[in-house]
Amino acid sequence: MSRYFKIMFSLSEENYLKSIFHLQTISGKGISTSAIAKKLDTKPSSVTDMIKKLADKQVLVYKKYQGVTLTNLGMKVAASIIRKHRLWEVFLVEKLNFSWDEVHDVAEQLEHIKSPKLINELDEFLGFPKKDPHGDPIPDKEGNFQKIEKRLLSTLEENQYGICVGVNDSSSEFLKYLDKHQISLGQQIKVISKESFDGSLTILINKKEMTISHKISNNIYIQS
Amino acid sequence: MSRYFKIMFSLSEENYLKSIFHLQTISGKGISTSAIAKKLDTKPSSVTDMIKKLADKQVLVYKKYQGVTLTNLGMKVAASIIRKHRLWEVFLVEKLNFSWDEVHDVAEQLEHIKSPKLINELDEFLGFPKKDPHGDPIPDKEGNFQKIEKRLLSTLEENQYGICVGVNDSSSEFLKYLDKHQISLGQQIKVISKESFDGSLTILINKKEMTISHKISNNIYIQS
DNA sequence: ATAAATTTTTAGCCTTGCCTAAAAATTTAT
DNA sequence: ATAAATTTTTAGGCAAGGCTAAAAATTTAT
Repeated sequence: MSRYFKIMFSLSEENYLKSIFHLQTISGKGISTSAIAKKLDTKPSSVTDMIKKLADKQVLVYKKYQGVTLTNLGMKVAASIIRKHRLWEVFLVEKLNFSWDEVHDVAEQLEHIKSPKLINELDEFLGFPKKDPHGDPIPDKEGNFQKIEKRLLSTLEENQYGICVGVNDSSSEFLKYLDKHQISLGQQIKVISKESFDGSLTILINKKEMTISHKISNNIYIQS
Repeated sequence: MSRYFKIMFSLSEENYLKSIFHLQTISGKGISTSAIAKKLDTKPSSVTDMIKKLADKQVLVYKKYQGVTLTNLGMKVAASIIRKHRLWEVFLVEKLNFSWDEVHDVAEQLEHIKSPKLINELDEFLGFPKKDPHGDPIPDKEGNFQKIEKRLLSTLEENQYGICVGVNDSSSEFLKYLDKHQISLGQQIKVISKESFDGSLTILINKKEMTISHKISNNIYIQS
């Protein structure tokens, strides 16, 4: 008789994993204590505590003062929570007449319900959807995400535009540069003109025009 | 601008209210600390603590050493949790291919999701069902239960039978009598014969025959 | 009616997950 | 290179919701 012990995570632990996962998909490297605290609207000291617990549970790697990185296990757990969240969003919108802006809070609750059968049956009931109502991909049972078609800003041509969805280089200098120029995730960027000589771009962002070098545009991911 | 503050209850508080409600519908009067502890699989001392908190929140009346009784507010809150539990059970069975014995644990989780829109839309989506998969009535939005057709055992005729679902007199003597004779909720009772002179019944219960007085049979509720 | 048994409450402690304040480490600026 | 500023960690506490052991009240039995 074989027994399979699934590690259980508390509601709070699940929320940490989900947030860290999201932060990690955006900025490549180790996620800082304060970034997590900000995302979860809590204090850095609380984050330090929880991080230690999660490191003990093997879902992330933690080295003092150096931020955290999810392990493969941690990514799987996070993906399964995101899968549940997004499937419930589809259910709410398609079956229960919710509009896209009403689903989030309820899905935040539903994503923590523990029952593999429930979520797999729901998936089938909904016809195995691949995207949630906001267009975000729904991971499969194994935690694999459909590729998100993100491109480098540098590949855009004049008059094309996209939404800033991530960065390639996440060094503090680069991020500081972005901060200083008020470039942040989720913003729309339109290419006004492209200088073929050095690849620099003049873009419209935040209703203001600015010119950025190829080195910069080659480190920002956008999505159409 | 009028604001409506809905009192919030923790998961634990909700479980207490639900259990007390169930105990109360079975045995008329004040519910003992130990009965609640047994139902919730916890310790009487923990129950005492929680009871005080719930009394502060006006959902039950508590007098030391005398058990508790839900207030109208408490009954409403409990009914709304039971409504959610039973609607989710219907959903699981009718839409997600769950069988009646698989639904309970999942519904126990789903019943705590907080969103009035969610539950009312679900109700509509399911076609406003009146009973859950086990035949138990689903309370309406206002917390009103459909009448359960329970009758006194004394109203049964020879060869009729029913399931014991409650007691009228819940004095300790009477309950002790029931215990001594191994009569408990959920058992099937068949009337073998009825003595018209004094109304006493000979019944088959637990595969054994026994004779009970009219006073006894007039205090036991059965359901067909 | 009193003693014995049971039930309920109190008191004190534990874990989870959060907090504040202070200390330590790291990063930035001069 | 050092000082200043920032970030992270530690230390100590708090509330919720449990637990155990002991005290108090109630019920049952003699």
